[in-house]
Amino acid sequence: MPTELTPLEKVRLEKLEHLREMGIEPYPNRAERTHTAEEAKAAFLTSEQAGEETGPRVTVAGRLRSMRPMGKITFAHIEDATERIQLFLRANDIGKDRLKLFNKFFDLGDFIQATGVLFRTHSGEITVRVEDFKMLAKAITPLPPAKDEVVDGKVVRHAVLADPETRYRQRYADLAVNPEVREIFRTRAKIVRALRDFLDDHGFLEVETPILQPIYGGAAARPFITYHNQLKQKLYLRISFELYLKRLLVGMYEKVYEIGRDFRNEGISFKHNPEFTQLEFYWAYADYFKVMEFAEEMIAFVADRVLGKRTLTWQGHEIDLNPPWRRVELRQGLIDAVGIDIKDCPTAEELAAAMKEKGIEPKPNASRGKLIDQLVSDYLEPNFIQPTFLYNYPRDISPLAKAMPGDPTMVERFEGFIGGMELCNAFTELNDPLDQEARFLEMGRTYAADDEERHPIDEDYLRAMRYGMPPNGGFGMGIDRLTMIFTDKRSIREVILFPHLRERGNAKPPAEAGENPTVEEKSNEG
RNA sequence: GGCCCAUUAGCUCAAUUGGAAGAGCAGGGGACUCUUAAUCCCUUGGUUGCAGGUUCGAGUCCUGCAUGGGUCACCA
Repeated sequence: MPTELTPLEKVRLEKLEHLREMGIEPYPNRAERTHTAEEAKAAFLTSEQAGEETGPRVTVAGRLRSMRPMGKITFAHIEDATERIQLFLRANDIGKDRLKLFNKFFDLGDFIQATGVLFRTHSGEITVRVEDFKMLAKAITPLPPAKDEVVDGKVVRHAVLADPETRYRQRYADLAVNPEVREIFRTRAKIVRALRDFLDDHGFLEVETPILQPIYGGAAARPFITYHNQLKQKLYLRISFELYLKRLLVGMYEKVYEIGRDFRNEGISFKHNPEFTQLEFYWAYADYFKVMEFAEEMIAFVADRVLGKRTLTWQGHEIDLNPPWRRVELRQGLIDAVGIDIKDCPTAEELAAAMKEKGIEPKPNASRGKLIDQLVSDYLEPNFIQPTFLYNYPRDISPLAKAMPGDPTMVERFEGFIGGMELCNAFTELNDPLDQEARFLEMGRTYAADDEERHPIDEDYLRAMRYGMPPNGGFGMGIDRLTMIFTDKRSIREVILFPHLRERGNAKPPAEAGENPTVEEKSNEG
């Protein structure tokens, strides 16, 4: 059970035992903090401005981040969630033995508290003249040393935990030494808060729908599969909230949204994590153009709240989030970008031929919709650096969207892009139960040859729709990707606290959890 | 899953064409009463990701594996 300790850890463990022998508890139950570092400094400034002779007496607590012992005095910094504050320990004040105890048995990374009167050092730094100090929690494993130097008012980090694998696997250590990483997740929380406020203010009701679903749907992805023992029933982790949220429109709610986790058993990349956070909303009596305007207003609102402005820099690009965003009609976009009018190519064969004529290799065995998707991915999306809505999509890759009047091959759907990355997806929702059933059957035929991708038909969803579903517009957006845009990160792992990595030292998966499991193989009986 | 790159001390990184594995920080010992990358002296620490191979000799070249990063595929 005990793990192998490094020599550095053994040294600290010995120090911990020494403390115990001296009657000092290295993990006491209580701390007596009166001020955060930030509050302490503010209190000092207040008393200084009032002309008081001595500064306020405070007890601060935090992690020991630097120590500079100089014989009979020691300077140190502790850091809490607000900021760092300097401690000044002097043999004259606390006695030689206490100072020696501090120098010898307290280490970088330990949580401690210190009590004393605030003053300014000769160099002007607000500092605690320590009268008493206490160990709050001894650190056994040393944090990677992160020394900061202040050069011309700028903080220069000299050694830093930079290895991405260690940073993701031990996010706690990453957060502990890299304050800018802590900031990312504060920003993320602000984004989510702003989205909620915006939707709440517009009369939307926040709801929670099942994560464990008997039938998965609403997107095209392979699911994670699990099993309920008592019900003796397979369950799927949702790949989308869509079909449940739209059931609620049948139930007479007009505006609903959910922010939560989706799970997709697909490849992992710089913009894909197996579980990711999604916002979806559904809005009765709205269509996709109304949703489009609402969406760009929503993002602008988030920018106002989170950044205080509507422009930002992402990977060197100046992004302007001010509405209205650029709008590109898909058919016209492809005419302009590749010189193919998809209207002239009503079948997959004709479109593939047109692509070959332009020197583009069409994906083998792809449907017309997939070929259009290929063209969009390769020739349109990468250029959508500024916020752009691409609208009017092919029907056969959009089985839940309503067809365009006058063109049964196309649907009223748009996607939003920033930085060349798909951010959101929306449509005028299909509410015709007979059409919906036909689409489901069509999808079933399309994938009949490939069991893996075939989705089970959600009969209950069709029943709900037969009760009558108001016309509505729906919208889905990846919160992780939005956070990437707002924090100027290129990898989704930078905005997820604990991203999924392959398990260490367990390279061989259990036999029953092999690649591409079928439902039958994957269920965990018992 | 394919291809490319990486893996050296706790952390960040060196190591000429194949020729004795190093530095800074952290750690240990010592000095030092206003330091802040404190400074100064001394010092511990390595099966170079793992397993093979080529060679008189491998951190360096070859093969396989592992993990990560990138990219492609996949992701209506």
